[in-house]
Amino acid sequence: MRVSGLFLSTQREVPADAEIPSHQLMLRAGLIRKEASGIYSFMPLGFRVYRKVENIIREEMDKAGAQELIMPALLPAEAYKASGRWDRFGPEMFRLHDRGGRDFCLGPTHEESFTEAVRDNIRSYKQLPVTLYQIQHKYRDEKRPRFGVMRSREFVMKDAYSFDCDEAGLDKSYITMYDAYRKIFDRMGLDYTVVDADSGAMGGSGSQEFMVKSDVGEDGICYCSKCGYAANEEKAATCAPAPSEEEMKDIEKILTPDAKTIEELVSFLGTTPDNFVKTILYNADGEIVAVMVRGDRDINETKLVNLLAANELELAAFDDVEAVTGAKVGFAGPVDLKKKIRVICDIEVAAMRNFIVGANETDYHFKNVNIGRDFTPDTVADIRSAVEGDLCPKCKEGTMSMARGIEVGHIFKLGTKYSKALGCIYLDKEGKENNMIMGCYGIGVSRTMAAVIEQHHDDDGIIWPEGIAPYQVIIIPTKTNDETIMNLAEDIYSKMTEAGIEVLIDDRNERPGVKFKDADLIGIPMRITVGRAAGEGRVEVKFRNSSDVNEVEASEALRMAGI
RNA sequence: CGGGGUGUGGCUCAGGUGGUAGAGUGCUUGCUUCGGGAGCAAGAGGCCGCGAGUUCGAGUCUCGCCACUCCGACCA
Repeated sequence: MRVSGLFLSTQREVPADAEIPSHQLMLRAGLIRKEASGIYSFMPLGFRVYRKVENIIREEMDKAGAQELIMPALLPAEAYKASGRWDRFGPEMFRLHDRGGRDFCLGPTHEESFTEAVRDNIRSYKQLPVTLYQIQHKYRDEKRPRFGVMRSREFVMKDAYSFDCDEAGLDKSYITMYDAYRKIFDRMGLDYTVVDADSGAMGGSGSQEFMVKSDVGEDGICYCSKCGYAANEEKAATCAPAPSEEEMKDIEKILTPDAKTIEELVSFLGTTPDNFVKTILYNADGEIVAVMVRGDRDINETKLVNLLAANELELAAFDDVEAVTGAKVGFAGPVDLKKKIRVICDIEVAAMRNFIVGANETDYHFKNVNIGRDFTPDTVADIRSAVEGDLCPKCKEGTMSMARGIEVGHIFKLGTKYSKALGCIYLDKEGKENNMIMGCYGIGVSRTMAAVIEQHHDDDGIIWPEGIAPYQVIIIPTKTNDETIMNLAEDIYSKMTEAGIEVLIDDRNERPGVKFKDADLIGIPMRITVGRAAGEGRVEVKFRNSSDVNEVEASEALRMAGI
């Protein structure tokens, strides 16, 4: 392709509404174009990268035995109503009507469609297992689209679904997908971590996320460098510490006027936050529960939702807090609650002695409170968020570190949630009906592109890994009015084109500096400059990921490009 | 959903106290240049987000709306 004819416009200035490097560079390099918040077009150069990513995924999925098909993006409501997700999705789903007033949506994910397709076409255990996938646009009306294609409302996703006879079959399908995912992300040159993820209200026996390490990632990762355990921070377990050996002291009510927060109490009492236990009241599907964690800890709401099996969880309203405790907000505690409610206590608190809690009386706290003597929790469980420095819950030796990550893939053991809801059954050897056991596996295609750029760029622009670069080589003749230069450049160009190499020739009548800047910005891996030494048949070769420049014979440059 | 910010040529932005718009960059043309975004000169390009209102007169003031964006909350 000749750059003079390429539909591309690069920008020198950083676009005002882009915050992170990948978003800025995708706009500056002319890969994408914003149509509306969270909605982007892919321009020719960007679309080439997009297709490379797609093809790597396609190749590895096919090798893993998955079969590609394509579902409509415009979907009738029936299956979503049957699975319960028509309501559960809420405003995040784009909804519309046809002229007859029937409900439709733009598919936010396709469990229902795949389950129905398999239900209607497979009857026997002999036809299982099967894994199907598609690469297709998804629609989610995100509350807050962000960072260009990183979190957008229309995005491209590869979604796969496996159907097995039993759990053992699911495990096998799951591992096959896990292995395929590793190959996919390896081929794209990504530095990533596989973490345990929350399986959420969907239940199921397991879920893992593929996280690309990046400071701009929206997810937190906890990992142990000793044993390799890694988990999403919302999932990461914490250890129960050894019980305190301290002698129990007598409980004491203390006046703490206006000290509603831990900070205020700490400065008032001149002690440290880890001597406190805070009691937070939640409303879980209408039930008020008390949740206790150490004063310097945060409650992990994901763990709490799972523990309570709640559909909706939110902080209790102030009125509810006052009704339950008989005191103003800020003085809640587990001792002598006015209204008996469930008390859930973190495992760390269960090991403490002589701690400070609210007294359920405005302006008062209790000190030297002890479990068993002063109150008894209904449940003791791991409900706090893990933090940097925690003991590893797996090896119990290493300490946990924290990092940020971009979730580019998610694999999930679904079990029978959808097969039950939609009647996806098969007949086993005995002729008995069983629900199929499902798994689902997603990769964000457009998000992966952005993640690659986050990990592969410098001040001058993108540094595409070879496997997904839009073109492998760019030839830069420094002067377009110099016959010697142009003849040699054109000669290399035609040889490479014939050899099937994806090559650009920057034949624009621009100064060399402009061409170098653009080549760096769009990130072409190999650059061949044809200039001063063209008379001797020599050219300069430079790779985008290195600062070395080598002058070589033109034939050598061809060889280096793989001819 | 709560709180903040911003809407002015393609892009980045400037436009005290009201008087119908500027710069840089990009684009076109010419000349001089030509190895890391050249210089000079001449051009083209703007319902100043939309709608009301105040005013003789609104990019500027008032009200409403919309869009974009940031922080938080939320998120299979």
